[in-house]
Amino acid sequence: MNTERRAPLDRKRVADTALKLLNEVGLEGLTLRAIAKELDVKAPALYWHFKDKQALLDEMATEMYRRMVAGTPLGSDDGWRERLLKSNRGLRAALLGYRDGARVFSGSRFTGLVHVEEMEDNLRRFTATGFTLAQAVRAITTTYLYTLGFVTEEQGVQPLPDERREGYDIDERARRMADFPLSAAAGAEIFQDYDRHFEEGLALVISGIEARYGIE
Amino acid sequence: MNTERRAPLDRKRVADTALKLLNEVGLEGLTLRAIAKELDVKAPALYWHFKDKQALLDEMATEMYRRMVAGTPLGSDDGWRERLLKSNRGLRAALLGYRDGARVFSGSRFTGLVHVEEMEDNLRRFTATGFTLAQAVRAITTTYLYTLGFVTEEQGVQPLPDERREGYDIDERARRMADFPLSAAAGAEIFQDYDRHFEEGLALVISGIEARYGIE
DNA sequence: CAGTGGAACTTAACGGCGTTAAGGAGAGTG
DNA sequence: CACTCTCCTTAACGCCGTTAAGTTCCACTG
Repeated sequence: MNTERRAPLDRKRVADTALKLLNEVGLEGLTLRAIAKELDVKAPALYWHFKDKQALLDEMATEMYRRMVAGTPLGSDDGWRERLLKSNRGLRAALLGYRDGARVFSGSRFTGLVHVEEMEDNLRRFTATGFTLAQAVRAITTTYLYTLGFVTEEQGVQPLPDERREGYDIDERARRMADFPLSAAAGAEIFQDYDRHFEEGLALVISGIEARYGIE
Repeated sequence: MNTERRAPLDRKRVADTALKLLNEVGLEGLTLRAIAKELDVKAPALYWHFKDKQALLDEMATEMYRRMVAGTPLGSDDGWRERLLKSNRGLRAALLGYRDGARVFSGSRFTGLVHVEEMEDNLRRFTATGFTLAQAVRAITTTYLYTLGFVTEEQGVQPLPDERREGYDIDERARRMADFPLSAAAGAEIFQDYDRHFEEGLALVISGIEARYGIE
């Protein structure tokens, strides 16, 4: 008989497993019982490591953030524009890596201070370039909020990059809007080509920062 | 004894009641049983009017949109700037009118074509001013997504304009970040004065539209 | 080397959730 | 009066997050 004892869980292993499962079942299917089963454990065991489900979701969001940072190398001689571009592209890519990623992310709070290091670095660089602290914060959070809003909507239509939710057929939509020609034509500009549209919107925001704060 | 028969429900009355209840109990407390009780009915009765809970949430989002339009008069001689300002301020105000308003809104889809009329009008005006259709769509949705992201975060910290969620004490936060002076100082720029910060971010995006699309 | 204590679980159960199936009351119609 | 359709109730199902209590195993103490 098998008397090997499984190594005890820890927060990281639980969060990792939950993130893997998230992609298979989505946020609504991500139950404690399902996570526990994946870890070969019963659901209440999770309460040893997390005070409740939200704490686990927080840990998942934090882990997503860590992976994002690891996956988006920032050149140390990048200007503020490149930094905003890279970090927001990185954020979007990270969120798109998980089904309902944006919703999990924006519904949670980081555990600890992981995110502060990068923030401090960004703020230092921005203020050194001529931004006031308030301007730097505004520039960074405005792009961040745009990205979060964008991916939230994107994942509402397209839960994962290769599967589309039903009810968003563009031709059928255009037919229903026959009396509104511009709106009908706009469908392709809204529900397709998310990569291109994200870039364009991000460019808009960055243009605005440049224009309004007059940083070269 | 009271033999008066209550007038039968309809979708609108259910959605209205649910919206009222939403402000008292929040999205997580908004159960079908609670809504039904408010309507003096049992929960399964709601299934006569809605195929499932999501359909009810969709109707609520649609009603929120209707009230937003009604509460946001748009001057017919406003330029594109004023239009973007007014409609995004109106959207934020509408979302802030309900606890978890942004989450309900972005998690749902409109029933019918209510929103298309305003969209068509906007697109007509924007293209008449010199925007291409693609530019008009990009300008409108980028500001829209910014606003949605902003209010989502805002309501995460401040569920209703007069009550703050715990764990966001600014001084305590600054203390934890003693080793990161800029991030610590940024706290006030992030978790306070949402009105002002929203305006500033919106101005950034609008500046970007002007700069990048060169519309006067 | 027995004894103690804590860490890391399991078992059992609770109340509440969205949802479905079946049925019933009341109005309108032939 | 019988029939049908609308709108609702009663009862129940399976699943959810969570809690209480008990169990197992290991490390450490005296």
